[in-house]
Amino acid sequence: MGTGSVNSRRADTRRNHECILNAAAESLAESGELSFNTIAKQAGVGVGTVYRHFSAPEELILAVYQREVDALVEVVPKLLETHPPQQAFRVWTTDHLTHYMMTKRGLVDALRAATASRGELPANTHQMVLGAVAELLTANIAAGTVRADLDPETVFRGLGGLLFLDPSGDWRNQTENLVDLVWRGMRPDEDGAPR
Amino acid sequence: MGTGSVNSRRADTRRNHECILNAAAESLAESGELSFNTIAKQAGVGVGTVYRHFSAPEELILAVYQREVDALVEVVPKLLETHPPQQAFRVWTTDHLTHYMMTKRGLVDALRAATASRGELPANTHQMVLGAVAELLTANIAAGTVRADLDPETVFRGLGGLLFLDPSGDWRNQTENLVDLVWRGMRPDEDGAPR
Amino acid sequence: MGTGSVNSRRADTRRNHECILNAAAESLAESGELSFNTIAKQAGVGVGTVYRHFSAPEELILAVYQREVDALVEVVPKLLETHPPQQAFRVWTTDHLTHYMMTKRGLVDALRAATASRGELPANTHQMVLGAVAELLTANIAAGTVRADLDPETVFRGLGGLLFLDPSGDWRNQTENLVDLVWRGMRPDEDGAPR
Amino acid sequence: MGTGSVNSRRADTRRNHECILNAAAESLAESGELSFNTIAKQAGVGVGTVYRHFSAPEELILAVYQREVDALVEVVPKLLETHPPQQAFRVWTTDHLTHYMMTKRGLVDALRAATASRGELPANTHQMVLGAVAELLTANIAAGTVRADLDPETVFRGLGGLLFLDPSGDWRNQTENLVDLVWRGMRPDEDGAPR
DNA sequence: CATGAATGAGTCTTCATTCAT
DNA sequence: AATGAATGAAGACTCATTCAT
Repeated sequence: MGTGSVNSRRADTRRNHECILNAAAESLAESGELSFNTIAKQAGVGVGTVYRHFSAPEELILAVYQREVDALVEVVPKLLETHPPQQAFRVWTTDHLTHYMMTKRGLVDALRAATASRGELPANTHQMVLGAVAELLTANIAAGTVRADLDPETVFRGLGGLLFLDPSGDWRNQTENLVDLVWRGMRPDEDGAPR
Repeated sequence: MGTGSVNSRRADTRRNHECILNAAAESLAESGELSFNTIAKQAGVGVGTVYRHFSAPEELILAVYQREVDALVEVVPKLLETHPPQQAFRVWTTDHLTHYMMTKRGLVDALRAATASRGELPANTHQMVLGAVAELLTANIAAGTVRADLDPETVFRGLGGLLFLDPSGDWRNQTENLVDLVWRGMRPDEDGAPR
Repeated sequence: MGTGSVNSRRADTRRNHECILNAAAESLAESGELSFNTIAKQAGVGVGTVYRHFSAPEELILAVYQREVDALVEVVPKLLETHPPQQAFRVWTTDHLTHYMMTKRGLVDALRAATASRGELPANTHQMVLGAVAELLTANIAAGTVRADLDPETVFRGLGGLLFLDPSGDWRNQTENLVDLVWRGMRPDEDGAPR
Repeated sequence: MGTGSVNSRRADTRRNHECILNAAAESLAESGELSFNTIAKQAGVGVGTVYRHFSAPEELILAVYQREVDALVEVVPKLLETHPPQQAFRVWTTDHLTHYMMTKRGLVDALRAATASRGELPANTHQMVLGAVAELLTANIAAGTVRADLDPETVFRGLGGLLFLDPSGDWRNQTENLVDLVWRGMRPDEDGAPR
């Protein structure tokens, strides 16, 4: 009994956490704006509750961000298991990364705004994404499909243009084109001299 | 005589215009924030003056943006006159575009925030940048240094990662790396089939 | 217990509501001006609180107005119970309406200013006042003390001059005089022909 | 020549005066608002010029008011020359006063707002209107059409309801009704005792 | 733990008023 | 005299944050 109520309380708390996170994610994706009061209302909780869960705006933004990044990163091993390296890279970029980039544009802005003051809070999450790219790179290097001297940062930057895509536009083709361009740049030199 | 006084007044007004624009540019570059009151203080004028010159925030942002874009775009013909196409592309990207992208990150955000409501105000400026890329592309295509089927949008997106560079970091090398990657992707196929 | 605390909170909130309403009423009566900031200061609450209670100026003005109108209107039945119709009319006009008109001059202006944009919000309240006049009229018509063809609007307009009275002047006599004049105009024709 | 230019300058000045007055009258009638900057723009002159002609808002409002009142008042003698007293009263109220009251509602507000601070500036103009009423009253008293003990103030207040009429509504009939009511109240007692 | 009313700093915006030309 | 750019005080409004219950 006592246990039951404690459990249910915990469950409630967890549910609140989720609700807030979802509300924040939605608001961030749509308007790029994040008002604690609004979030609270959307999540159906009091402002105070939001503060209990996330002591500062950055924390909330970061949490939302983290969730997205987690989803983005943890798909990589699965892709590498089920696809040849080159395919894995292609699928990841065109099916996952582009979605992540397009959707999280507002998030990135918010993140920067929030962290502008206190340096590199999200370094951690950025590292995770770079790690995902590195995994894909390693597999491809091993397979000889790309040059061995590529570093993940540069490749990621090469795909940075995905951020500009318009979710309501012809982003599929545009993603293909960009990935094509970058992939060409990644391939081993056919003969020898690079430039 | 009378003319002189009129001129000096006009000169003052123009100076104010400049001051406000500079203050706004700085604020936008640094914090991505743009507060009319703050701008006014930084520019050393009253709020009302800012409003006289720019009736709405968007107008101010757009003006700042325009100035940057103009500078970025008008350098292209000069580069093409004084450099071979390939060099021109390299210099433009590593010396001008990267600076523009790094500095104007906040600006882009502000711009989007400001224009989110009323559609595609800055389409115009975006077109100008694409035009610059197109010029460089055309010259290179003519010189046979890049593939003929490249479109400016894709190439520009390939360089989109410049937006992420940190002005206080090792952005020089990182720019080099990214431009290298993209340029490789742009070169004509040595043998034949791309993929 | 728990209930008590909730109640006291609610009581506080209600008190705030009252304070704001009173401050607004006073300000409106005195200067005809209504500044949310000023109201807040006078009521001893933060601006935000005023906004929590009244999301827009019109709402506040309307609330103040409504309170006055309610008080003005609900006294009519009581008067008709305790006085003969003619007396009831006299007492209502000289003791209640005149006070209402004098005090609420600024209010009427504010109201008009506030509602100029969105049509006839206060039509409702105006109807209530007309209803009160109509009640008095009906009773008097039944008693044969006034003509049967009088309409409330016209009678109310006849008393409109009360709006001009100066609360710090000889308004008692002036009210008497005006009510006299209007009442004479309301009486049945002694012989026959009106004009 | 010198004279000519002086004259033309004077003419210009007078024209400016008129323009400003007209612009102010229009603005006041329409919105009840009076912004010196706006007036200046509408009148096609600089703000400074408005200030040269009217050192303070009250002065401008008062000037507009004065013009209206003059027109209203000076018509009375003419009416009395061409109509029997009773007719003169009727025509004046239904053709002139009602128009004046309807149109100048915003003006009255503005006037009060402007003079709230410094007491009874417009006493003068108010006296003029009362004077007009008095003239009409005197003529009617002499003709025996109204009671001899009427005072202009009370009668004017009786017509105060004209202020409430809606220029875009059925104000003609409503004016008739109100004037009827008041006129009945003004007539001599048919038999004797008033109340 | 949750709630949400209250707070008030800060931003946007308008406008009366001044003053150099 | 006329002009209109500049000023800044003042009011409207938002939102992060606190805190009593």
